[in-house]
Amino acid sequence: MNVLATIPGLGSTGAPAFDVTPQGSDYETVRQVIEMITLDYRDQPSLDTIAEALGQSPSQLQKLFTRWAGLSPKAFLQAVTLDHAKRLLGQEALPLLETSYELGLSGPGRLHDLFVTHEAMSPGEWKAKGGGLTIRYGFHPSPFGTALVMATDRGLAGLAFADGGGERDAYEDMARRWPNASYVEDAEATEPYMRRVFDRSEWSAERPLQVVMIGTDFQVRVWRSLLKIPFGKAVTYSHVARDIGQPTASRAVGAAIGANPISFVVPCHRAVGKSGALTGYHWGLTRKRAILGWEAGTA
DNA sequence: GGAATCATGTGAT
DNA sequence: ATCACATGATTCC
Repeated sequence: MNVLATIPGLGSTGAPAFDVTPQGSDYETVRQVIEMITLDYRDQPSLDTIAEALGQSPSQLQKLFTRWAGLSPKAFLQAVTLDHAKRLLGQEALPLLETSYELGLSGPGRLHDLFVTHEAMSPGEWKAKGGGLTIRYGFHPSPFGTALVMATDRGLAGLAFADGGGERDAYEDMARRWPNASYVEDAEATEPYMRRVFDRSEWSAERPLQVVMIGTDFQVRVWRSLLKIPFGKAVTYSHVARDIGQPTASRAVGAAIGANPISFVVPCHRAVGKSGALTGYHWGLTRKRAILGWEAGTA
């Protein structure tokens, strides 16, 4: 598996091969703040304490965080708390799931927030493990750290995250899923996806995002169900299990959600445990909190 | 409130 | 076959 040696832009020189926008570089700070206020929330670290630990002035940090999240650090913490997650689950989420289900999902799906037309691989194509597929990829700054975007000519196929220096790991993680595909670095081809995915003003029903889901039948069913969860809301793993008609498969659903290759677009971060606890996230629980909190502040 | 324990469906080896 | 899980419910402290 020495394919990695041939990949430009993944060198270990440390210099990122992309422009870092102000928004992109903010995330590293935000991530540390979130980590501190949630890791031991018992201690209830004050803004001053956090600012000191990060070597920044409290007011500057406050401003940066609020600009990023739309929420003060304190309000953010509240939004990512157990109680709030439970409230998200409570009333609206389930009915919405059911009504969406009635709309049917054959053909171009009219879905919530980010409008997506999705296409699943045939079983044959899945067995080929990406064989015959050309996947273009590129790294781009995003509000949640460096994003790795992968696309075929049929649409967006993968979206992964990497924190400082983790680009190579993110690439390996993704490439392992479709080992027989051929990979071409082409940030120019992936950049348009990037712009549309993270800019809500670009989300429109007339111009849905083209997405191709490469997975088993079961996984695709689970991922489709996730697409129906509205922005800023959350459901439990057992909700999803019920939605796909296998009410006892909540654990299997968890596994399938964990395998979702198109994070953020397929909102796997909106699935939480029945208790309201954020049970897990492939790209780190802190990022799940960040995305959920960001949605709470942006909704 | 936990900690321990069980039933459980999928996917990888 | 067997195992690891981003689960959930139950049953003990």
